[in-house]
Amino acid sequence: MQKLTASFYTREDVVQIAKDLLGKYLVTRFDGQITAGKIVETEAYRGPDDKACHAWMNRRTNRTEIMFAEGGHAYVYLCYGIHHLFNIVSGKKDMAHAILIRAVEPVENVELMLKRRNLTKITPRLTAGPGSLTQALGIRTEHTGQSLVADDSPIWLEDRGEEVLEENIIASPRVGIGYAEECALWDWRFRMRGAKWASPAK
DNA sequence: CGAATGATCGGCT
DNA sequence: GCCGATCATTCGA
Repeated sequence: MQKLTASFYTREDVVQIAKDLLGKYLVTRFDGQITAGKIVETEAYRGPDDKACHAWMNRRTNRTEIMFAEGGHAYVYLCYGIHHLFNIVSGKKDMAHAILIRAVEPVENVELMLKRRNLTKITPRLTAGPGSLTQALGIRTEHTGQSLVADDSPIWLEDRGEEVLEENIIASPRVGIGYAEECALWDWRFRMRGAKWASPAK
């Protein structure tokens, strides 16, 4: 078990990082309670030339400011008023790249995840979908800007030695970003082949 | 200051 | 499968 360090996040190729994140573990510790899930679906957003990215054309506001930080920070965005979407800021300082975590597989402390989601049975709804997994893991907008690499950080990622082969990665177009025109066609959404916990394929 | 806009989910049919 | 909820952030007046 190895916590991912800054050098993992600060690489230039955000698409490659998005692929590398598959099979890694997302872990949170709030109030001494640990919950963890295996990442099975990600989506890449590349700041300068991606219309779907909030920081497209280096549009810099208070909200997107965190995306310009060095890789290894959390960017939590509230969507549709209800859903907390967890992104990992990547790239070097002033490179507004980010990766959206779309789905995880529940691994540790499933009981607490169920409680947080107000569910009694384990269903794919527990952690499939970007808004669901953040609720299950207890991530909220107030965690935006959190470091994922600091020693005392409540949110971090682990490599547990599971290698994901290129042939087991499925690339597909991103969804929900029709306004981004031609950029919506880029195959920057990645999921693990056969992952039951990924949100359903379109 | 007010209106428009989403990187979605879950319940109901 | 479809439809409605719901609110921070942004931008224009």
